[in-house]
Amino acid sequence: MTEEAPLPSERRARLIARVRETGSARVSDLSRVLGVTPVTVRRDLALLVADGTLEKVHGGARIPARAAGMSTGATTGIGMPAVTPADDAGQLTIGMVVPSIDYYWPEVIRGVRDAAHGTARLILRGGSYDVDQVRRQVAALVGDDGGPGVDGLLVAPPVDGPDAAELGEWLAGLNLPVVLMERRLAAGPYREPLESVATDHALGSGTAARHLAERGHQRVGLVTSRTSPTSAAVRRGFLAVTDELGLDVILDLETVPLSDAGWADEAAAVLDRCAETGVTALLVHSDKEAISLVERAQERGVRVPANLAVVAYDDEVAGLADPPLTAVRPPKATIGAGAMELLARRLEVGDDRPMHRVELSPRLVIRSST
Amino acid sequence: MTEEAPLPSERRARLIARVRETGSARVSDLSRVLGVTPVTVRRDLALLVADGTLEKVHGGARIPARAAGMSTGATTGIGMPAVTPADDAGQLTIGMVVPSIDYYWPEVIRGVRDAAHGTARLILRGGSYDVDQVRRQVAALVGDDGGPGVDGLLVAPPVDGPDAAELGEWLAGLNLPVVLMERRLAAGPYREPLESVATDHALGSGTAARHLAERGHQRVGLVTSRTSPTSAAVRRGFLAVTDELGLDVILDLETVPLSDAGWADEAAAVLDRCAETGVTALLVHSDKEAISLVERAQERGVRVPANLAVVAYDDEVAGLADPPLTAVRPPKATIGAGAMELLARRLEVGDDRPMHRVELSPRLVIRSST
DNA sequence: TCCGATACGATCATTTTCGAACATTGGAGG
DNA sequence: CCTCCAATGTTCGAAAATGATCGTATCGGA
Repeated sequence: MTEEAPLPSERRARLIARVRETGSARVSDLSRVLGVTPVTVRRDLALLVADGTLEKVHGGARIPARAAGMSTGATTGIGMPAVTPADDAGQLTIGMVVPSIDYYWPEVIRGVRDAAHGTARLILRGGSYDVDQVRRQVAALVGDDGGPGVDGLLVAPPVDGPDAAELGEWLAGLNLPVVLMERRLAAGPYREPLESVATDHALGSGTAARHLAERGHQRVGLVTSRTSPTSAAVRRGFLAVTDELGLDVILDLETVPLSDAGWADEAAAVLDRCAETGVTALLVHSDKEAISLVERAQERGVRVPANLAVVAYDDEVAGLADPPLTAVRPPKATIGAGAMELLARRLEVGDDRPMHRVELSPRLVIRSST
Repeated sequence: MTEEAPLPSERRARLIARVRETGSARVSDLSRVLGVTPVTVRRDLALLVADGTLEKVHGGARIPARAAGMSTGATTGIGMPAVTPADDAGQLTIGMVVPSIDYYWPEVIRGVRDAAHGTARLILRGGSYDVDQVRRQVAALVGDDGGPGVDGLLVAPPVDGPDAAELGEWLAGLNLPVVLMERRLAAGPYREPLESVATDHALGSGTAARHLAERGHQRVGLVTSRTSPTSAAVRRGFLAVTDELGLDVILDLETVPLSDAGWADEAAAVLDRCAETGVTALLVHSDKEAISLVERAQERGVRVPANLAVVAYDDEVAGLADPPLTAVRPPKATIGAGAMELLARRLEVGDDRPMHRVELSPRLVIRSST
């Protein structure tokens, strides 16, 4: 009936879409496409420039340099040369706290760096699984006492035990965007979850179990680390699948880590039990322990994989063993990148965005130990 | 009976529907379509703005940015504009299949549109909960037989029952990026999950339970829909929290939907049981059923919320009831936007990216029914 | 360096929309 | 029958959005 006169706000939205499509657009084109005079286009641009959505150049407009990298997942960086990535003014500072800086987490950190892409400054603290220590590290970052005063946090805090729960409440109450990495937490009277990006470890260990079943193993064993927060999920997934497939889990042991003095004895005990009970395949949490176990087995004359198949959970160094170990590889870099993206989005949008929890699938890397 | 004077609440419902259709609408059009003067439209808008359902802009109204979950706050209400951008070349085509196009899903679709913001062409199929029908719709989209041949799929397939499992296997085997919306599926011999973006409905119903406990209710009831795929999660979350908090779940009923002829009887039965057993609060899945239940309660002289508190699960129309209903609102638009982003990323990066499953937190919108 | 073409910003006119005050209508209840 | 009240319509001055005009600034090519 009547010709549709679009709402001003809708027209501006289309204008933005149009500019985003190619990174920039000319006023004359916009005027034609949107069906209004150039004057109006310019006025719209003036508004959008004022709130920082766009940037004006002679003849048209473009996406501001700062938002270019992060605003959307589907960055269509066509045609536009990368403009001034270094824009110190108004740059965000992100604090990051991880439990270890020499195992597992370096790759996560790299993922965060890649995703930050120079648009945010990262401050890293780490190396402790202790609740109070972590709290002090975070406190130093948020800067109640004149610290750097970060704009957001990426944290992998301890989550087990009452102290950890209290730490979680404190983190949630910081009034600062927080994204957890490889952890999940709910806080507050309504048990609202914090944002998180985590590997589905249960899926990974389950996949390992399916792999072993496929290779014909019936009597299998599980060796997990007493100190690792992910062991519980690894164990759960493994047992769920062995149960589903009817495999016999003869062995289900928690050990001290390789670095502990008691490891030698516990490893020997594991191998003794395997020999006694006829276990033909093991899933070993943490590939460092898996490598050590394989070495010790070989010293005893047990051939891997002929007499004992081994799947390592984690894939830091599993590929360097002899033979190279089949391993479940958590997507560490993607964890970091995903967490950084969630945080960037949160900082951009504010509280009016529902909490996101992202779960990633690990991958089974099949090598020669199975 | 005559079209002369529809009820105000019905007019407002139509108004919302009209706005949701394209994301925005102008006062003058609404005035013409609804057959009332612009003043009345503005007054309706004022009401809907007050309870957060809509947002006013000069010349009309639109869905609030909050609900849209957009990065810039400027929602791109690109509703298939008459002036289509000319550059069809190289543009991606996305197929989308949803079970309903008049309830729940319009907002999800809008979220997808916003996230695509013109960079992808969307083809929509929908309106069926039937497994074979859905398969035919998807088959038509992927175009084995000369269909449009989409580059990726956004689907909300049925997931219950053996037929549905087979459909899942088929979807996973399509060799085409697929992202599920509001569904989860694992397929293949290794039970690998497909990518998905879904609301944590169990969290939402749990939050509702906590809210009722906080208001002092002890004897509570649950009414879910027999036909909805989300009812199971709603029920699980509700029961988990009532159990944790020691609430007595006196009533736990599944009903037919409002559209079914049997609804009147079942609603009456629910109210009878409430009266008999002294239930003081209900969680009702789907706000349409909740509204109907509240109306029938009031006809019996039961005051809401004085004698019976009601929380609706879903927030399509809950705000329009009298009294406006407290409701759990799933982040529908963000579901769509997140799914579109995952798909875009997948198309961009390819298979070297771990599967992502995203879970979003719903929000409890507290109104006057509790 | 100069020149034509194009883009820009400011001002003013016109149309559309907004919001508030006031009038009208149609029930519900005393 | 009357009053009260809520919903809707009417009127009108103010504000916003858009377009037209004109002098100035900027760009690209000779």
